[in-house]
Amino acid sequence: MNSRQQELLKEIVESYINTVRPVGSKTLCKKFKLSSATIRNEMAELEKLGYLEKNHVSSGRIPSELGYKYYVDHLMKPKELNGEEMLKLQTIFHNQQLQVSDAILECMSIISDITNYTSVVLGKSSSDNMLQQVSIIPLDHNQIIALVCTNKGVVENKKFTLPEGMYVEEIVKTCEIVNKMLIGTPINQVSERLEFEVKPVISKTIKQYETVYGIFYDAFNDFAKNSSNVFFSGKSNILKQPEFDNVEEIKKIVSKFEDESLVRKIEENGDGVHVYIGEENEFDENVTVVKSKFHVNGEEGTIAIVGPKRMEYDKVVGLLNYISEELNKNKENK
Amino acid sequence: MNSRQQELLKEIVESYINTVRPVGSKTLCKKFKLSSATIRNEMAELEKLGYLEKNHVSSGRIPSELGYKYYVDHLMKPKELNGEEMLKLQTIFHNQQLQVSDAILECMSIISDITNYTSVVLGKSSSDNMLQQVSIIPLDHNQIIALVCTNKGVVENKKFTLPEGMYVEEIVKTCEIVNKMLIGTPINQVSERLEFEVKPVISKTIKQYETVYGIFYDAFNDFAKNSSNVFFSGKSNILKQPEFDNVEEIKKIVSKFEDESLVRKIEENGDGVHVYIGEENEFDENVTVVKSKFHVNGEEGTIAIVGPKRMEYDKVVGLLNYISEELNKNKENK
DNA sequence: ATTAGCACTCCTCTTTTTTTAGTGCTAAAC
DNA sequence: GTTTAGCACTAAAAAAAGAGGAGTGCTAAT
Repeated sequence: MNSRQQELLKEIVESYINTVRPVGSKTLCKKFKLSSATIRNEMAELEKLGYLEKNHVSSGRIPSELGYKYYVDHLMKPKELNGEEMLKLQTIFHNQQLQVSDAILECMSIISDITNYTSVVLGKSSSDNMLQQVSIIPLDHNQIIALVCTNKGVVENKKFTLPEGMYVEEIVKTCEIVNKMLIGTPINQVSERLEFEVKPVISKTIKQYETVYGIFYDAFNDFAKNSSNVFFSGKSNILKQPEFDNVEEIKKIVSKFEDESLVRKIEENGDGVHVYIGEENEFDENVTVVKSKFHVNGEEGTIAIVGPKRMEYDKVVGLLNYISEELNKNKENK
Repeated sequence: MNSRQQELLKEIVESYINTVRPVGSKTLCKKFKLSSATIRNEMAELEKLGYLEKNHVSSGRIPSELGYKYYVDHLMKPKELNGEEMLKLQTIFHNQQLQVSDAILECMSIISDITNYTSVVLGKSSSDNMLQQVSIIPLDHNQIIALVCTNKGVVENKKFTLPEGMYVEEIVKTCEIVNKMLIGTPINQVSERLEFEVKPVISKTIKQYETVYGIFYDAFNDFAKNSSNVFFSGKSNILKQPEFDNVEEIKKIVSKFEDESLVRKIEENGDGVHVYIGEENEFDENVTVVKSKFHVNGEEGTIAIVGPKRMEYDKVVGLLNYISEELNKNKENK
């Protein structure tokens, strides 16, 4: 691809991103000071190379996925944030009061506001968490709270009402045993070890050990369920995009956002900000997902932006670059 | 309205609910053994009374909101659940392991499965909760968890990383003071009393009292934010309804479900199961909301079903009747 | 009170026509 | 050997025209 073709491709991609209209040769004449015929020849060439597509024989060109990809990798320059956007984000990052998880949630809402796309945050799934501590907090004569914490800093609580004749002491004693035996166990194996290692032990010393066992079992089970946290902001933003203009398409995408196991596939493994266009992402072939892993102060996960393939890549990549840098910078402070 | 008109209205409503087609006079001939002309006269009368509507001069009739309302109030009989549905729900209610809140969530998912509408649960907002207890659980040398509990049984936790040179003892001491002074305070007034009553006290005995104050302030603040919980199940079910067949309508309803302050308006105040048709509900004029308050073992809120105005009222009301009775029955047990 | 009959209306579906924005190709011009 | 003007050709989108049908309201007869 020669440099004129590159400039042409850049212009076509950007024009299509802005106008959502297939780009014809005439539109490009003025900008390039060439006749439409010349442009047409170059466009035909770019199509042969796979960077452009036509809807039908006499329509203008739209970028192919390859075209977008080339644009992202070689032609665009991530945009700097403007002052207002920067300020909003700084306010979050410099607020020492905010816990990391809250800061991330605030970020999401700003992302979806300034991009008008949907942002998604995936908390790390439970399998990497190891049990750090279980605590039992008595509330009143027959209510207790079980508090489960992991080494990654995730905490969950669950309230239990004790049956008649059951004493808190029994539970506290069991709690100590559980802590002694299970600390460091990956959270998804805790239930198993609880049954096969702890249960035999407490069966000798605890009177109503079946019930007590049930309480701990429930607490851990609940943890496993809740720690698969997925957050959204601006879920309906994607529907504002003009490409989602038919009922079936909209229903499809809305249902996909409802399907947690599918959304989980957005999780990123590599480092840095990555762009997955159309077929490249596992979520939906009509969208682009831009994502970045974050890990701050024990908590980790993926922050992603989901928008149309016709996405303002320069803006989105610039924004996510900035955010993930800031998140890592603050790693120690918080 | 005479009894023939009532029967006619019932038939029209039910036919429209099932077929989504405006009902013409011919359709009703066979069932009523009357000529189409007679039916037409009666229908004209029902329209004059406001129970029926026409899309245009030569279309069949569809029920007006008033028509639906009359149907719900006077003509329909709530349907009994069938064996399978009953069984599914019983399994939940008889599972003593389940916490109330979990049981309700399970219910929602069953509701949206068997009705194909959307179900919504609103937890009671914090204003009715009073502080019952704050606990501080040390995790390691510089991390603690603050646990806030209310008399309504709501519990939240928040993790803090202590700055250098701050001792857990200081926080525990403050915690005791907070407990002594603030227990019983409505949760939305806690922050205020913390500032004006507790802060002056601890400023004398606690070294870094500003930071300590900040921790408690954050914990309570977080509580206020999180206790406004809203849950959905089958959010996209409503899109399956054939009335949502145009892009604008779909986008509108999807955005509305995103707007928490709007969804909160679904909250029910009265007792029993209520039906709000179209303009009657504050959520959206094109849907019906059927709701019921629940309060079980300290936790309370609203459980609602959102569907098209052309809703299977007999099924939905029957279902929600059953569920809210069961929830109240189990009030003491859990 | 009920019904048959008829004129009329408006929607829906299909077909036809027109307009438009673009292409590819050829041959001339620079 | 690029570049450009010119022209035939396409497919879509928009507008217009027509056919059919479902249903109504009204009148007059049963």
